[in-house]
Amino acid sequence: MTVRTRFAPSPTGYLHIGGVRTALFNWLYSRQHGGQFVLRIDDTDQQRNVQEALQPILDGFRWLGIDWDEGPEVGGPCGPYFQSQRGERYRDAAQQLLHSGFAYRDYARPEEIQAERQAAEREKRSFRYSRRWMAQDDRQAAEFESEGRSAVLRLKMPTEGQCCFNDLIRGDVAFQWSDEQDHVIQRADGTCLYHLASVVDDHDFGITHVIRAVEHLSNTPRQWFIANALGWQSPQFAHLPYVAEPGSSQKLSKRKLAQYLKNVDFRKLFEHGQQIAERIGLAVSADTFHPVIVDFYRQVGYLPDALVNYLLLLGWSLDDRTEHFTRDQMIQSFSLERVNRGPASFDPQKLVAFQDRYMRSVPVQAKLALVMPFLQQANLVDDAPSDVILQRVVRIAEAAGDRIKVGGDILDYDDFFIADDQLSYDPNAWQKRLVKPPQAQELLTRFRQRLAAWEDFTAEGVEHLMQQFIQDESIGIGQIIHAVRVAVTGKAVGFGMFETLAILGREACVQRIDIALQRLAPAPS
RNA sequence: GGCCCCGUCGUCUAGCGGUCUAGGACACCGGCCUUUCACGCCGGCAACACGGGUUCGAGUCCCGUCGGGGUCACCA
Repeated sequence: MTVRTRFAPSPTGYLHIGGVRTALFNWLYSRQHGGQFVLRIDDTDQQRNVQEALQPILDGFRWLGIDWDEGPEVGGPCGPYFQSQRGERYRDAAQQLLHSGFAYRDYARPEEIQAERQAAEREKRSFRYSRRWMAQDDRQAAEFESEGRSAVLRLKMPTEGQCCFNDLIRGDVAFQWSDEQDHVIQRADGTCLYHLASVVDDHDFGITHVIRAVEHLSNTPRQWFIANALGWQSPQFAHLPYVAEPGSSQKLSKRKLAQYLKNVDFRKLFEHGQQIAERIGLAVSADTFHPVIVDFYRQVGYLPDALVNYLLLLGWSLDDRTEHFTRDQMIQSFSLERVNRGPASFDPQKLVAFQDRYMRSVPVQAKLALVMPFLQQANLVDDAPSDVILQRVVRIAEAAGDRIKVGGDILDYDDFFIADDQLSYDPNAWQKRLVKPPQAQELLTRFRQRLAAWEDFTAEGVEHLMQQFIQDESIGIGQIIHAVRVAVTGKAVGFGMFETLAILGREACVQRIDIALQRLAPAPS
């Protein structure tokens, strides 16, 4: 039997990081067994612009390299893959359940159910619907209808015994049937509810393994019951632990951003991204642009492989030391048996560590591709950049090395793309390196003279020049180099100074130093 | 509250009765390197929730307690 797994997102407009983890495990499992991974859209709730709300989700999966064999945009033999288009199928199943006696027409009004529920609560006993408005037959149904009532379809759940199934992650699990409710499967208007739809789809799509978050564990008995009542065998279940908040064991939620921001690591991650978004003029919404949503990482220039590798290890491990996995290795090594049962909390620092490590092995050309869009969106380079510019970006990327943690970090080097007289200066650095040291101005002036006459403008050449300079002046290199950095880049920090000067070129360096000197001591008027 | 799940360093985890004075990774703290930043290198801190059993022997098995969480819709 071919393994078929699925992920069933609701079109909400964004892709949650926990959802991706679930999807990833499904994907890995199907790939490992040479099976298929199906994307099904749970839109029984009926929103107007499903397509619009779905796009970011599909884009997210594509970006992550999680491809689906059947589903939206790719089709497949079991379509349609949108629940909103499968209503007829669900109604048929509901009818079948009604006719076979596994479901009944219930004419209770919502208030009446509510009253029963409250009574149960008052008496401190667990609630179970009395079936008082259950229609025994058509005659009784007509009677209820004459009272102006309308019917929903409820599952006629067993009242004794237990539902046992084997969870691939949790082992044998058992629930008492007596604890279950007669769940509604179809509304009065004929539309069907999630549990029915889900079971029907899993069957129709030939899903063999339902790998999903643990919050569905307690839903499993009713789904198991539906499948059984319909004469089907339930798929195998595997309930994943949820992804928890940073430093807590509560479920990670997209709605608690304000609270997560109190966590320093989370905030750092967030603010770093926000800064990049700001620099490229990205209009971000606080609802969808933050570290719980996958799109955040894409827009800031993370490597999808790093994210995926991090997520893989959130609740799963191979052994006591392997942490780095290529896609093929993941597919090879993954197993549900080694998924943990406890929740794993989202750790921004560890994610960043993975990103760092992956970034280090990205070849220059790939790094160039990662980084260019940011320079373009920030209007620092043309959309059709010249070879000279491309060369310059490559040199910067190489010189910056692992200082570029994410694609957007290239913007830390915006000074290489700004006109000499447009440079802005870090006020603290300006003060500390140019204003405060008594000799800074003189030294910079003299160094500028040497620089202007210097031929060999390679990094090595410039270094040689400076070495000679500090020797002649009998100073430490620290006394000049920081002043030069601030004058030439406006910043307190950056990569190697000689490389910086070399990339900028003599003309720009001299010009920038002149501008700085002028700004430092304007000519008396 | 009922039902269910979970409980090893701050975090992710290894551990499937003896090799555990509990291993790795990230973070953290020292030190080295150093023109800043970043990296790198060396070293360090740090955990079996608790209490009973079972056993020659328990992080590992059983029970209980405590703690954390999930779920209880005509949402998905």
